[in-house]
Amino acid sequence: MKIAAWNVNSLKVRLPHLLEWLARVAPDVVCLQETKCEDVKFPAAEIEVAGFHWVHEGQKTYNGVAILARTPISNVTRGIPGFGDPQKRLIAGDVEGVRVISAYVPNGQSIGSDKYAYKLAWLEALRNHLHEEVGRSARVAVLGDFNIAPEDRDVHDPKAWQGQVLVSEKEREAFRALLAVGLVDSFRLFEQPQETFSWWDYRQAAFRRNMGLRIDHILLTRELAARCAASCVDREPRKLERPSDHAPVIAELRPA
DNA sequence: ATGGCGGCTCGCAGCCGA
Repeated sequence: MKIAAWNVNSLKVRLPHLLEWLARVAPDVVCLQETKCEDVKFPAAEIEVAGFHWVHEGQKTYNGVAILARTPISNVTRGIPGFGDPQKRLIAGDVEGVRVISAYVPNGQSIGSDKYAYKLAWLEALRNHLHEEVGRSARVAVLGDFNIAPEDRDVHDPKAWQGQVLVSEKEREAFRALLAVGLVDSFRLFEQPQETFSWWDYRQAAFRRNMGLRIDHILLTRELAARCAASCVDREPRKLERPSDHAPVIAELRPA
């Protein structure tokens, strides 16, 4: 089973890239972030013709998360239970015995801002929720845009980024706390090329110069990690005209 | 130090992202 996460930065604008990518890569499950559209505007027909079931937790202008899957998606939940949040950042469902969670962690804007406090509160609520999910199932996959570069090697220029949002110690602590409920970063199960990133700023020709961060992740419970055969970033869509600023991340799971 | 790019909106400038 090939599973993936992609922050598309507007599903409407990126639909041609997404459809082309689905056909080329042939994933079984795709978690989307920043769809930026209401549920009624979700491109259902195009996604279904491409061969996917889907669930969407949408919102106008900001946020919005979805799951696409080759097989039906059941037991769908929206948002973090008990965490009243008007921002649409989480959706979960069961796909072929795997609890799949599509997450869009808040950006945090700047250290010390209200949005930073919201990010940390959101991550704390997510941790508590994932603790429950992992308690219920040994097969949980959390995929999405975490807006955290876990280590300095996930940052093109750690000195320039030091103390900034996305790399701050409190955010990294919060990321490690997610792992501590019983999850592993699938990317680090394998030898990886140096300077592998998943996001590059639109400005300063950052992609061409590989000035990026690795902030999109696929977290797996131990049982799924044992089945993981590969984990990578697919840079190809970032090279296209009018790309998302994020590239998809992919993990391959062997059959149970 | 700032803004740079791109997407969005009851747009024509400002907000937000990362």
